[in-house]
Amino acid sequence: MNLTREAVVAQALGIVDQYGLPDLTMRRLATTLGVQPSALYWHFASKQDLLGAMAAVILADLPPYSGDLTRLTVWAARLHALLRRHRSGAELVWAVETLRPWEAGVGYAVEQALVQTCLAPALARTAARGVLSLVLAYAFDEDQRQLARSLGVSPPEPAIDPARDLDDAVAVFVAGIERAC
Amino acid sequence: MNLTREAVVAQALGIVDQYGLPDLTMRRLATTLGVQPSALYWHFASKQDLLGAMAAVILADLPPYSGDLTRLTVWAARLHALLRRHRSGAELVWAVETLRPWEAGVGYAVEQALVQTCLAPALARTAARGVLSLVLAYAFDEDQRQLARSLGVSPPEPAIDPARDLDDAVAVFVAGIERAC
DNA sequence: ACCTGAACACCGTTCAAGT
DNA sequence: ACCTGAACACCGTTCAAGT
Repeated sequence: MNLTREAVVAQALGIVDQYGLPDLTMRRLATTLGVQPSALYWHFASKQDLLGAMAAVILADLPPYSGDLTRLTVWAARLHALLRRHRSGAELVWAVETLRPWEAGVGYAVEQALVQTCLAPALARTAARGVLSLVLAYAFDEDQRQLARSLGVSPPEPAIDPARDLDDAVAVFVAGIERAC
Repeated sequence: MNLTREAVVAQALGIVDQYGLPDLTMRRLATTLGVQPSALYWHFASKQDLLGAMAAVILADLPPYSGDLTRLTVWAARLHALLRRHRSGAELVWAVETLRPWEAGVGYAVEQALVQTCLAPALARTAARGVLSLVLAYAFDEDQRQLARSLGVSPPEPAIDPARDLDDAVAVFVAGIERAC
């Protein structure tokens, strides 16, 4: 007893990793914690609040962006790896980013750093938004495929390495930025 | 009476456009059609089946891809416009694309056309997947923001043109492909 | 402060039965 | 063939009441 926010979030991430985000319900979460569903609402204002806390945990290990354009591809790979550490990581983080103003999100620091180097402000924003979108999209796509697979409705998969696919796409995108640099 | 699949899909898209995808429930849909919820299950095997049919309608006006690399940006803009014609268009289409093998999806035709021109097969796939991801990500992001706005939990928005943002990102990406061409 | 118990207003889906 | 009626097994959330 004496639930803490951290313990609840950890348990919620465990359920998501095992069964997927659609199976994360307040009632099920409460049951696995040995508590009534309403008990969760003392610690979290709503399910959205809980999902937000989960997203924050996922992003906790993201190092602050620093460096020039060449560091962009490793930053993208790092974020992608963080999102993929938990199932539906992209969906959780994406939802929270939408609720935040751009200046408080993960992409803004990238934009700022790129302005510091060689990029015009408009291009820096396009670069930051574009790379962030690619990372989120690839991670989200993989999450959806994994969910479909676990439900047995998956299409025949080409045996590929998703992280490599993203790297290729980001490399192309960064090359496009260099051309305009 | 005498419901048809087309009429149900049209009504469902109407509800989504007015109230958003989270408010599209089988029960609510049935009520607006003057019918019992169970009646829908004679025409659709499941809610997923209905959502798939909605996605097909959204994609119905997408012209087949043709031409070289320079046509890629207009194709992306066209797809983006189609997705944005209905609320949650990106989410609906994305889900259906995940269930389909890549060869049956919208991106495969793009890949094939690009191979026909100047691109190496691996680069053509990266290009097609990358541009499709950018379009889906930008449209999905806008949908989520619109939903947050309608729920009154939106962050302060920078007054920008989303379609222009996507065009910029796609232009950068295409420039990156040209460099490797 | 922290949780229980019970309720409210919902969901998707199934299936026998009607017409 | 097409739909109703009724049920099953769930949801998120609220709130008085307990400790």
